[in-house]
Amino acid sequence: MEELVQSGAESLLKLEKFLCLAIYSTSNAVTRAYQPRLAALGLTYPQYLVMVALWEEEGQTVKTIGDKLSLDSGTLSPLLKRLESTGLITRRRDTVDERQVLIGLTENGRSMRARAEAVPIAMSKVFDCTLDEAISLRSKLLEMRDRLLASIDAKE
Amino acid sequence: MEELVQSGAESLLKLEKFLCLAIYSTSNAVTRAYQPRLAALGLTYPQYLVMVALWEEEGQTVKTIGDKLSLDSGTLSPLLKRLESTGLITRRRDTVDERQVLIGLTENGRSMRARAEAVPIAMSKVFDCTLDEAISLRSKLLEMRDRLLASIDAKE
DNA sequence: GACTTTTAGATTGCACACAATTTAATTGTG
DNA sequence: CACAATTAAATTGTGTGCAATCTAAAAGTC
Repeated sequence: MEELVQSGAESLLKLEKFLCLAIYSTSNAVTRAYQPRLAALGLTYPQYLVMVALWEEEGQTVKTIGDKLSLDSGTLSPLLKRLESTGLITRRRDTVDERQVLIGLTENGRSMRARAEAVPIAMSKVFDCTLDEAISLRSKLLEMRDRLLASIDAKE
Repeated sequence: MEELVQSGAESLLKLEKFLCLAIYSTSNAVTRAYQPRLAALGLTYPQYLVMVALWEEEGQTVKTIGDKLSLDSGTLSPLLKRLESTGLITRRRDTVDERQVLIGLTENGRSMRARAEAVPIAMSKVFDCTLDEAISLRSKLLEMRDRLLASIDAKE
């Protein structure tokens, strides 16, 4: 790492530009690629991620969902209100800890899961990589993400 | 790839969730990690990417910049207007092809480059990976991005 | 047990992203 | 050369992301 810093600003500029731009533009492309299939369900991409989290486990708090998706309440609060207003989820205060809001699924939200199964099946053909490749790429990205998040937290 | 489809919807749901969520949350983390350093320059992360593109070559069209960053005019037009209003760039119609708008740098925009050199130097410490790792990860992501973009274009 | 600190969530303000549409200029075709 | 098709930007509308702030509840401290 230190050697990289020594190798000069010019090559560093390239390095970081390449990698951060690759992450940025790939992420945008993922969202766009999902969009037509999710629009058929009436979901946006982040809304879909929230629904997947809830299909795995109902009754999670906003905080728990936010930790899983790395999103804060500034993003999740309005998103969850939209999902509530479209009748897919429920929001209720935890009676034990009244700071928390528990997110549940409505019958509509629960039954959407079956239709949503088609999305990852179709998308896997677009991603077009083996399970090993996907797992390897995923772990490299998550390692990097956690380093980035740690550096943000360290600044406070 | 075909084997993955055969392996059942359950494992596919995991696969795609893991990979697309990793890309999504890492991309958001990258933006957040850059933010404090870019705020010192008065730039957002996408604005910084545009400036980097212009420091490499002045006088590009909106389309050219959009191709490099995978962004369309819906995103770039207002972003470029903000950079113009803060006095970093210039926008003028191409006299040869009047559909095009050529983006140039002001003296302020040009001189910002020196101060911006510190950003990738600082960020490389946060990314904390070797040049080889970065190049490998980058190429895997760009391959995937291009497959995703191709699948979107194929639908039209 | 009063008081400080921390935590969960909501709100506000700003800047993206992008689908869809519009306008204007250029290119392609007969 | 007329005229349809394509292309480059801008615009509109919706939904994020996130910093900063606010409110309220719970946890820690003495």
